[in-house]
Amino acid sequence: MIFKFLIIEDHPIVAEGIHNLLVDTFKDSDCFIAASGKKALAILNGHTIDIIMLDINLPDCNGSDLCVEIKTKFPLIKIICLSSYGQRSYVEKMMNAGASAYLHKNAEPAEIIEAIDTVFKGDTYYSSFIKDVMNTKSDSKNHSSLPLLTGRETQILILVAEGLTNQEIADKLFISQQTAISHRKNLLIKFNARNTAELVKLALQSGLIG
Amino acid sequence: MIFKFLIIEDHPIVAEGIHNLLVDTFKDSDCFIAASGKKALAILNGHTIDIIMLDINLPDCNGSDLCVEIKTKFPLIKIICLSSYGQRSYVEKMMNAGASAYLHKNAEPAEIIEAIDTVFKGDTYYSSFIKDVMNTKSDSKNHSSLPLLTGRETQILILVAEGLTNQEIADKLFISQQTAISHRKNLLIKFNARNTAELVKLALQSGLIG
DNA sequence: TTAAAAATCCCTATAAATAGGGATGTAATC
DNA sequence: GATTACATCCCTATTTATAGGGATTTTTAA
Repeated sequence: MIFKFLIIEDHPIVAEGIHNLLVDTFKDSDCFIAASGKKALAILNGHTIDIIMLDINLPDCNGSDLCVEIKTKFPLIKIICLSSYGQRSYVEKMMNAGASAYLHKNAEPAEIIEAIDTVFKGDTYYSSFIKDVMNTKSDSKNHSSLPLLTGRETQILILVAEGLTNQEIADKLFISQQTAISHRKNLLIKFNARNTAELVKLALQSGLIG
Repeated sequence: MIFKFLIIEDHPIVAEGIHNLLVDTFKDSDCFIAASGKKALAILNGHTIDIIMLDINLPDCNGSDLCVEIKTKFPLIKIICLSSYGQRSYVEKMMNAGASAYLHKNAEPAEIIEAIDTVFKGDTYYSSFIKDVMNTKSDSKNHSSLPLLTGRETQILILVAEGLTNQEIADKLFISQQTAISHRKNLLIKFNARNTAELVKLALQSGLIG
């Protein structure tokens, strides 16, 4: 099989590892490497790419946004996500953004090849590690099912994580302290958190805030 | 130059990338790969190794402890650390543990080769990214200089992030509530955080807790 | 062995968060 | 026109965290 690959990955060593694996396995394939989202888009505009290996943690952009952008402009390209993070929320976010596979970075080479074959056929693929994560029954404490926040709640959550008190949040948003307290109560309920500490942890771990 | 390398790295792709770089650059060198600290020690007991490329985030053990153990048993081996984390505290911990170089995982291949040449001569080496971090004046908010926590503090920080109150932490660790409060005060000071929310955020963002 | 560092404990107060209620206006959706 | 979601606001009371001190013992390292 001959493909045109694009590896979007800012770690040269990792890019090199994937590159070698791809050219060793799929002889005569082309394999481009981009260290940033910007460079990736430049390459995509100049070359016809079949499959993208996308590191979702890039320095210059957000993985899911880049994924959406690529799939909008080049809907035929298959995108395989590579990530150090295996949280369900990340996986869901990327798959919703149009990715065809999600691999954990500790995946074996054989899994990567299998993923490529699978997405080429039009199917989706998850590495075994990720499948384990996805199959874990959601209980309130494992961050697998994320609460849906309103705009205001997200706003307040960010300020809470920055260490602002209810009064400070109120002043900043020109609302009363009572309102800030109410939103915070709702956040605790939605996340099923015992207190602010757990709330911030869950919010960060789930990727709902940076 | 011919070396005997040992790559201690649990991500096959990364290990593969380093492996290729090493055997391409140092022809006829031997290059072993161990995916865990345990396997690494097994290889070290059976082979004479010159240089170790050590990923400090291993599944089965702590990077600095492994480093100390290796340097104790095999003092002649040069250890080059590879890490995704560039925080000053990590770097200092590893260098104190006997490492000869500290490279960030986004280091260019040329830097890795330079590091090998340098440690072979008996000198220490830091990748440019790390040098920037080390030269950055520590200001409390930029995470480049992370507080160095004691074991007990880390333990308490984890429990705080899980939403436990001082009393609950005290009960869990069989200490008085006052002690838990004291540790927490010190955590706030070390992180320069205004309150628990910011503390948890900074701790998670810096990777000091998961 | 001696000095630091870490872990332990205590005090007084104040500030802030949490728990449990409930209420109102507005905008969008059906 | 009714319903629903959202954002806003208020009350009382309790629990927890924080700020400012300080002190003792055990461990570790020089």
